[in-house]
Amino acid sequence: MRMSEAGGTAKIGRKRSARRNSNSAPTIADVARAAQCSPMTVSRVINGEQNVRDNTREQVLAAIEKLKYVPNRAARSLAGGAQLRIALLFDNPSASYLSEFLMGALEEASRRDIYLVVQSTETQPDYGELIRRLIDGGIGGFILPPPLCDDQSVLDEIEDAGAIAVAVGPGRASGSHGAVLIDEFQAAFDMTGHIIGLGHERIGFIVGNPEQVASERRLQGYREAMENAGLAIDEALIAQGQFTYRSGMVAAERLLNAKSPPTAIFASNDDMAAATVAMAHRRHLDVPNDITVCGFDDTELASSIWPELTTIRQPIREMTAQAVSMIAKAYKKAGRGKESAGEQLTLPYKLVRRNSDAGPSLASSFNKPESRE
Amino acid sequence: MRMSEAGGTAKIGRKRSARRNSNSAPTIADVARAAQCSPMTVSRVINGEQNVRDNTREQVLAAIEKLKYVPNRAARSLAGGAQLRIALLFDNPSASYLSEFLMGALEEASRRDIYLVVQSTETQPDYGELIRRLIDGGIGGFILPPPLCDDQSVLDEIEDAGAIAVAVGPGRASGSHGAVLIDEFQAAFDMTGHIIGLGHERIGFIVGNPEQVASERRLQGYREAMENAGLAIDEALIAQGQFTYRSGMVAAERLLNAKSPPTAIFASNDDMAAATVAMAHRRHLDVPNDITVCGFDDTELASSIWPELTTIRQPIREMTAQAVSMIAKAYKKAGRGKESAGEQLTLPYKLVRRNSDAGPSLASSFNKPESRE
DNA sequence: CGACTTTGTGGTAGCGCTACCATGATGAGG
DNA sequence: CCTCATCATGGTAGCGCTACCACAAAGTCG
Repeated sequence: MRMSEAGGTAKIGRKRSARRNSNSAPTIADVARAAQCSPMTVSRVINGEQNVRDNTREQVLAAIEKLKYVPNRAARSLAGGAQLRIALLFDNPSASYLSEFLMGALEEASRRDIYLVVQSTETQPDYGELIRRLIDGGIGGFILPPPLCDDQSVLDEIEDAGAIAVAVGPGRASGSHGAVLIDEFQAAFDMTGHIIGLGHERIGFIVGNPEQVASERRLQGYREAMENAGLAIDEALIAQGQFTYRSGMVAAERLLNAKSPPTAIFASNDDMAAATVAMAHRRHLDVPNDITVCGFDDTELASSIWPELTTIRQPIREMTAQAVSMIAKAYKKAGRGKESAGEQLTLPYKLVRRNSDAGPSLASSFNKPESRE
Repeated sequence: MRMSEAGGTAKIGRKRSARRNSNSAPTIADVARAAQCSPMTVSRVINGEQNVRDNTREQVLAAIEKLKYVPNRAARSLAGGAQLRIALLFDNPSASYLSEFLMGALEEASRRDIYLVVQSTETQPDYGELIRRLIDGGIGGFILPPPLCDDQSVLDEIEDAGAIAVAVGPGRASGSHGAVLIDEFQAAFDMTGHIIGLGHERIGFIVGNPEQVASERRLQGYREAMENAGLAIDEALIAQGQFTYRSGMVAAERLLNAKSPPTAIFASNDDMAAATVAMAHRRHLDVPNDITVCGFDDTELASSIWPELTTIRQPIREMTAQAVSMIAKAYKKAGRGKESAGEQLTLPYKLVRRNSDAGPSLASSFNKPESRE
């Protein structure tokens, strides 16, 4: 069917063993035949169900291996029931964050054969209206990245309309909706601790967009780590940002202009950290030898610039993928009449050390770090 | 009513009752009923077949509109025939480029219900082996981003093995395989012309990775535009880069150190342009007032930094999506015995003007006091 | 030790759609 | 007029898989 009927190329070893099923990809029936059981049993093995004798299971697995069987997603989701459609609503996140985000969602949606609608709220500022229209259009679930994930009214709107909402990366879990997050507080705490461990004492902090709860949590982590280490917090070393590169430049400038400037700056995300590095360079400060700069999120930007940023790796892709899974599961349950519980999932973060941090230079531990390269 | 026979299975009963969530997407049968025709006719309309009376067609379309019917992809591809699997092979492209790339592919693959395998060659430097293994595993087509798209041996390997290869963004079209590209030469020509139009005469250029044919094409575009404008090309203003941020810094530094430095720098991609901006800032050069910096590709990095880069928008996502489509089409044709021709598709690029360019400052170009917008 | 549950397995019926063939209606040509 | 292509449409049979039920076999218990 898919190859010319003349000499078969080496595409897939065509097997005539089957009846008319001749040469296409092996099906569950082929596996069943090879394993001498029914297709149902094969299906059970594939789906990891319990009620299969170990002996049988092994035979099936061997057959799968031998035939290089791969389940047909299309058939799976067709048989599995109604097709789920999920909307990914985003408002105005940083570009690099968004792309990571989309990748995770797209990948998982593709894997599960879920139709993913990506919607910006920019064109439609009336969230309620937008959400209703989407639900009418058959959307069964919503994924909300920051900052939307912190907007309780949006969450409520969705649940009231009978759809499923999952917040990804909100400041903290709350309410009945699902959420996938990391421990923002602890992560910021750890990073600050790491910087302190390097020997820094005057550590600046750039706060993120105040609309997002995560910003506050990160700030708290910083504060607590400082206090924990017995370090005074100089409020002049805390600058407000917006999570954008531009705001990072402004904030970094302010910090660098302080009477007694910091020897390290911890920015609440990578965009602002990158801006801080740029601003430091502008002043002929070497990163990391004159000043340490750390970020948060580990978006691709962190490793596109130089020096590459030490940052907190937030598993954005995995988080989004999990969000898709959660919606899929909740949706199935809802079909059986069970009320979804609003699961919360906290994923691990990781401090990724790269080249933008170092111990404080002797020169700069004095107050006036006049630098040269 | 649908499924009105007595003793409908419990499944359907459940499904109908589970309708609390505005579930139960309309099917082709629902549309057929509304349009008073058979499902087959609806199918024909959806697939744009010819043999349908206009009258009927309109009725069907109206019904689709009314019911907000959306075809079920899973069912479609199940009924349609064998499932296609495509591998996206990448070697070592810039991170921002890759993510754009993936988005396009993932999106289109998801739309067409194609299974997409993303494979890095890093772990498996023997391409031939890798390709053969993938094909044995049922992969029917390959998408190749730079720099793999310029590697003729990889292309040949794939075609010899009987699979379909599509190069995305190669320097130039060649051979029998499919390709999706933009006119690299013309784009670089245009950008250089744009910079010249701003009044610049000493224009630096940062060349991309010499392994990629596109690098050379861009350089040619620059050269020709310069000559075309009667501007001398100072070889000291052409620096070699590698498409990485780091290499961009080194190249920019060299350019800025020239005895007679440029008033504008055109970097062969956004990563290197961003590095150039950073390097300029380091020297207290204002962008764009002291120096103009332009990039190429319009990856997200171009608009995450400040000032946002004037660059060439290469429709990477669309290009990749087209690549997926091309493979899907070729695959179908191959099934019918026709040999695929190796289509070439050239997509339009666009010069995106943002904030990193301006006319030369008076100080640095004493020759020509030109317009300043 | 028979009436129960609990397992492991097989059978069957579709999921929503399209390929393919069959049909009835039209018109063209003998 | 009747035969034969040529439409426009309908009917039917799956695509590969899973949900659900049936049913033996193997416990479990009073």
